[in-house]
Amino acid sequence: MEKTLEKKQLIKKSEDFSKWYVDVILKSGLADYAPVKGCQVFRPYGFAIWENIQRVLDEKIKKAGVKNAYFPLFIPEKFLKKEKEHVKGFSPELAVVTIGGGKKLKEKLVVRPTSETVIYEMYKKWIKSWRDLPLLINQWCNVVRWEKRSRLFLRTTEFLWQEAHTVHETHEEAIEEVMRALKMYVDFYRDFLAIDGIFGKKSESEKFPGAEKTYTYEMLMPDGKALQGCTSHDLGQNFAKPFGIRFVGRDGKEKIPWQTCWGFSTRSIGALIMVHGDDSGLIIPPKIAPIQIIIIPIFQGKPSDRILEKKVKTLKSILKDFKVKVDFRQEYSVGWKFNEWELKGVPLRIEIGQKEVKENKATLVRRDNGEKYSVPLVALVSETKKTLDSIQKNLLEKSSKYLKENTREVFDYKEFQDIMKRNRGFLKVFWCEDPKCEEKIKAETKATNRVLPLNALKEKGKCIYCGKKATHRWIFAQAY
RNA sequence: CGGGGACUAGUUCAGCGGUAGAACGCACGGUUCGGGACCGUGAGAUGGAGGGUUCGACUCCCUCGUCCCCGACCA
Repeated sequence: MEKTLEKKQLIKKSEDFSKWYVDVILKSGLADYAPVKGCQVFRPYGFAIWENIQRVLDEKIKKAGVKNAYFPLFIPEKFLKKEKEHVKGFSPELAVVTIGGGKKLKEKLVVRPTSETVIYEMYKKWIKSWRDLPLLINQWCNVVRWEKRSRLFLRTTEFLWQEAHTVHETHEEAIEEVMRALKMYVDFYRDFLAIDGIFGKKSESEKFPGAEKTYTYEMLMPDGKALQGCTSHDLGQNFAKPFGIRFVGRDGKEKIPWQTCWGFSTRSIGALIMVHGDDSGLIIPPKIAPIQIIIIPIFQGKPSDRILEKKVKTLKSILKDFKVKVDFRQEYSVGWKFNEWELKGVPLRIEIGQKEVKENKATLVRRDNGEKYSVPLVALVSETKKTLDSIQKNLLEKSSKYLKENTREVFDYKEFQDIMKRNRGFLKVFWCEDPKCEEKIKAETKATNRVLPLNALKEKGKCIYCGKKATHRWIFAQAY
């Protein structure tokens, strides 16, 4: 077994949140700092979470008819320059290869910050007719963005993600795809990662460089800052035009197709850690946990208790449909093990010792609320399932409650400023959609425009900043 | 990239211009085991890297690197 812990206690989440965040990641064995600035190592336990995320999302993606492929890591620099906004948005954070095989390269190669350009260069070759559409391709890969300030999982120089790039005959169809992808992500966050948030459209200044419209899921972290959980972009014809992607339509005329792209990254793991964790460590929702149940045998003064060992094996086989691990280690005390598995966020612990053996029971302990109760072995499977479901549900409910309590409708700029100084959170306000107001709000309060909720109604209001006419209420918050 | 802080054993830290010490961890042996047990023995550090000052640098100075916090930038 991988050893990750020291005896030293974890700093309290409530005491120093950012320190707690780093601490819990390092101590629980999710990740470690790499020798290269801004880069992190995904340790087996952390990578296992990503693999679980991948498995679930990949299935959803495939179900939608999107196929996996793989495009190269290197992109000729000139490709990036084809779409003006795109190159402008990404050039400050590019890693560029200038030497290859010991020789200076004639054409510099960019390490992909995202793959639009290299993929669309290929799409140009592959798309000829309306019969080639829709073209639906996804790739799981790494990307590199030379960020000035990195944080484990949330913003690293290299990160892992999935990026899908689709091409459609009509704008309507493309928009439909954008919404489908967004909904897929939202469902995933709620159903699997148990994190509630607000989904909708990004403002002009916050949208993806090169996109027509950007949709996203914004989540609220315990320190009152917002984290963007995914992206789904309506690219319009912005890339198709400069990349020369054309097709002959059903009417025999040459046409420009409509494109979308959508992505989901390892940053989601950062959200998972922050939202659910507590003073004792991580809490991983059962549906995504690498280990759902940790069985801890309690050898009471008997280092080799055959009866107990047999019982544990029986238990494990009864629970074969769950991800179960047994901690048989003799060199650690029971209390030590409890603490370690709590730190690692295993949602359910099962204790079994002489007491349980005698009564033909097992003791279940929930990680989310510490509740402890004994269950007869005959009811173990159903009780376990029920408990895991309840934990999953409880985590989402907690997240929803926090989101609700910290999303405030504000009509007065003074109040806006006060809230940003005090407890932050999401601020729902009328905004006139003038980027200048957005900028000033940011300069004065650190809050930026996060999202226009998709279900936002058209209303009559006054811009929180300038007082001019506003029609919609947007969500503002300080971003991660 | 600007301001501040840190870097000494695996980890957290102490100490000192005369080349290092604790606790925890680790290894071995024994006693333990229902919320981070204990005893004994032992291994483990070219002091983040490079340069300078000095008879002598972990200690003083400079440069660089990495991490943390606060900004600017940015998904």
